[in-house]
Amino acid sequence: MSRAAPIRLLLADDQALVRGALAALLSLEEDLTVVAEVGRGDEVVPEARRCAPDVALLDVEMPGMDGIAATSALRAALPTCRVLVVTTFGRPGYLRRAMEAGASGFVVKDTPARQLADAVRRVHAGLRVVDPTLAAETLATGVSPLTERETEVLRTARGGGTVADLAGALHLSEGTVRNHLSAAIGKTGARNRADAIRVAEQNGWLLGE
Amino acid sequence: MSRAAPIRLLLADDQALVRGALAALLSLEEDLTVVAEVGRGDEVVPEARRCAPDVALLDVEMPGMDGIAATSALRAALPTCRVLVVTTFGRPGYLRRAMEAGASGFVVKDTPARQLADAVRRVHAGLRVVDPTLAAETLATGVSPLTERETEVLRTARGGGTVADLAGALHLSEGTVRNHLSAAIGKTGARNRADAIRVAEQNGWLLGE
DNA sequence: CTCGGCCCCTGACAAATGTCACGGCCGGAA
DNA sequence: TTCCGGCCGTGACATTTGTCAGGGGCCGAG
Repeated sequence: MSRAAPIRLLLADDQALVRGALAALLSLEEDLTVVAEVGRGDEVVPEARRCAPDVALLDVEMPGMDGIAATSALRAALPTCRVLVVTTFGRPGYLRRAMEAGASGFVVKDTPARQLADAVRRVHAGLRVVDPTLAAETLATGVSPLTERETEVLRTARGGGTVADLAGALHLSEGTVRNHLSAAIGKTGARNRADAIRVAEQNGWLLGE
Repeated sequence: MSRAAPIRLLLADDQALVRGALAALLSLEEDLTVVAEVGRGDEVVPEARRCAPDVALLDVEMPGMDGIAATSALRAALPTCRVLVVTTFGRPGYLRRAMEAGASGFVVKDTPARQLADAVRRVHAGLRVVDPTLAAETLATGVSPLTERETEVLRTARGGGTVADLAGALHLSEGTVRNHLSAAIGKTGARNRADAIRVAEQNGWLLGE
């Protein structure tokens, strides 16, 4: 059985050190081989085209393009390549978006190291791998209650400007910005703008640049 | 030369996956051996007492006790054990505080994986290891301009409560809280409370629980 | 078509936030 | 000693935020 061709892996993580460490960890397994490493989301597809990996391990937080978008792009470009999302934050929205984008598995960096190789094998075998705790939380949290505009305003408000700044940046009236913010605050159950941003961020509702 | 006793390492990082991956990476080196792994800052000293490592790799962001405090505690308990701080964020204040606490090296997780083993060896040999770019930035940023009370207020304000909440939690008058916040906003060059918190956090001025 | 939801805008009001000038306290310099 | 400067604390004041009640336009479902 160890005669079978090894599973070819692509690693994407913006932190070079953990990327290399993951490569070392996975290379210990006889049936796995790391054929490519990238540090940016927008390098995933080009590199995958060159190396034809069987499974891609993608981080969510990456410069250039986030891991969810990279998942979509990769699934479109190389449908036979499975995606396993490996991320720091177990945000409910991340899991949902990842699965919708076509990921086969979702693992947080809190999980024991020994389980990673198994997760890769399962994904390669066509199974789905999901942390059950996180899955439950995702179901409980539900999809984002925020409307498109509201998320956009909230996303822009992250930078920490005044209402006038936001209005200028978004080409809206100040009153409108206030309204959107107020709606977002209400929907998130927050009491502040800052609070609302935190809640939305924790739930993964502010993705997409 | 490979006959010499290997360097004994302790790893502390709250993310089990990267902890295990780092262990795998470092174990590839003949002259290094990982003798202990912990996931919380307050487990560092007890575990180090048991295993007597030569070098400890500590993350800054950890539950229980942050890596800086763990550095102090470890240096006090086992003066012969060197500390190499390995962290996600290259915040200027982190580096300063780490060195003041007695760390021998400071590495961000962006650095190439191959350099880590060398950093460990240098630290073990009694040398200091510091990212030169980050060192320059640290010098430029200088120490925190915030007064003790101001940092305390800002730290409490992170939770995202109203002024009254802060006043209650800190046993201060509302006006006083506002004043400290205003001063902090001025000193950080921010325009908002939220902005000030971000700036202070990015510079590592809000450490210590 | 009509209804409902979302989006955009307006204006006014209450509440929270940020600014300021002030006084007390303490430690070091003159 | 007195003076000065930094830090802390306080209250009054202007500004910014958040809320609410509107109104109009657009689009898709029923």
